[in-house]
Amino acid sequence: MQIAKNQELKIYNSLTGKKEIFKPINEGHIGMYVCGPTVYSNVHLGNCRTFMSFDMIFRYFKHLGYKVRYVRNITDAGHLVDDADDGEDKIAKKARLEKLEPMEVVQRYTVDFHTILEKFNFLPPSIEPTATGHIIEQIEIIKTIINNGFAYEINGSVYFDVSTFNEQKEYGKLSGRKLEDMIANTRELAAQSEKRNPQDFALWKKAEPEHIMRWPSPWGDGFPGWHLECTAMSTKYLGETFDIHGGGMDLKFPHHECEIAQAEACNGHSPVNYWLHANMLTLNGKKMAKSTGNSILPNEIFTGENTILSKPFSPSVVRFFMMQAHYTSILDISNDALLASEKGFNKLMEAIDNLDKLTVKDNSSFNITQWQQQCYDAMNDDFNSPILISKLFEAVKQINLIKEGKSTITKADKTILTQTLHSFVFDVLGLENKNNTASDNKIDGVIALLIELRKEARENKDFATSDKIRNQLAEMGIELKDGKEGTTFNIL
RNA sequence: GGCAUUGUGGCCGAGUGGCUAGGCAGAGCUCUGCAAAAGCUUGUACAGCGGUUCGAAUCCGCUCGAUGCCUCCA
Repeated sequence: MQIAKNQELKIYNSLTGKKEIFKPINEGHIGMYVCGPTVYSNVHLGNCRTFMSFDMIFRYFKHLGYKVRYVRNITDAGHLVDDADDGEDKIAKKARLEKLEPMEVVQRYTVDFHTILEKFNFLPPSIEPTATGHIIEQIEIIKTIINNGFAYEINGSVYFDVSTFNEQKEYGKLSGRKLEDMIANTRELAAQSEKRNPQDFALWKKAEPEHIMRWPSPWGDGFPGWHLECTAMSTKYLGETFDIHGGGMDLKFPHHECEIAQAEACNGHSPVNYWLHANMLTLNGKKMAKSTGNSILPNEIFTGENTILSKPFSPSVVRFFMMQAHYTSILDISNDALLASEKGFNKLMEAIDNLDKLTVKDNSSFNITQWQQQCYDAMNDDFNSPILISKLFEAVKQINLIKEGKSTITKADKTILTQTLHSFVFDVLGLENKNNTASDNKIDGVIALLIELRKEARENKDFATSDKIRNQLAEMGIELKDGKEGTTFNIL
């Protein structure tokens, strides 16, 4: 693990638009906040990709030996359906439609969220706070922002005063927007608003009598604005300034922009050193939308119960597929792409399975430490998992060559190779080797016996029997492979 | 319309101002009883049009397309 300590990591900071050398505030420690899901429906596959990217980042930091406090919230209130003044809380709306208690909706979809992430082999975050559990903190922040002159109360609601803020600070620096442009682009709408300016956003919304989710506050009964919860929870658990804030590209504006404004209005300084944004996932080249049918749920991929893909794909294959693209790139998911990834994934896993069987020699025919460093270099360059995977396939090739006796490896190098592969494949990328779990000793024994019988038949030139064994096993999804050092098998 | 991201070979996807990504698919060869697997060989790709440069797919400008957000519309 010593090598892991000395790696210099560069990450793309969307606040500055540059790759920067990463320096944590406290050496050896990292505070990271990622905006979690709003739990009003089944978790979206695109969300999974975002969270998976940060899961990989979390894993790599841990692998490097950092102590990471990773906070990912659950939004269980406050996310308005639209930004109009009569906006309804997404959770409350769903509850009304489904005739459920709001917390029933929250519970159902929180469980769904956790179930799916578990299938994808996510590491749980250090803290997973809920918005409704931090109403008091949010009210305190609102009070401070009002006292600092950056918010105003009207009719029981509190709004953030963007233009006043912009006179002293800079609103729009994350998303590259200028307030003047935004004002210029805003047409006069007939709809009356109690906001002073259309750019102002709600910190606290007055609850109408029919509104079911409500809390008392100094401004009357109401509920918090969506942007505020992240500020409250990140500040509480990570401090007024912390290292990394992540989320999907779609949250950059207005959500993250508002978080910056809130934190600066409250504490007087920028809350985050490095902003990371994961890019979107498209399906068959088009954006995913339930309304057009161009949409698929994670579970529908695993079970194969969908009209888009030709067969089911395991969570690890989907994960591998996603890791083959950089987290800042738009990724397109399709049947062909998943099929290709599945083959590549199986090839990688087979090579890892074969590691044990490699025979060692006095010298190695390739430079293992150089290769190992290249793996780190890939990840150190803004978590470039696709490059890492290309390096892993170089190792796969070497493993196959060694297996064929066309390449050699020493005992010491084999240990490094094994450790490095396991670290990157399982610990960092978070993949799971289903070959190890799908088969058990009894099956292995039976197949070994069949392989032995087939070998005898082949030696006796009884090819009818040997082919029967091979073909019938193949029909059952058990593939035999004749190598230089005997026959191996693979359960598909 | 505005802001941002983006457009790479049959498919998916990296990357760099001049030097191999990688996976999948295809072709040839080796191995094999035959296959499969594996290995070797094989691809005149960088949306279009201009410009900067000794040299650009990589930098700049414009055009077109995609995705996200804002606006509009609903």
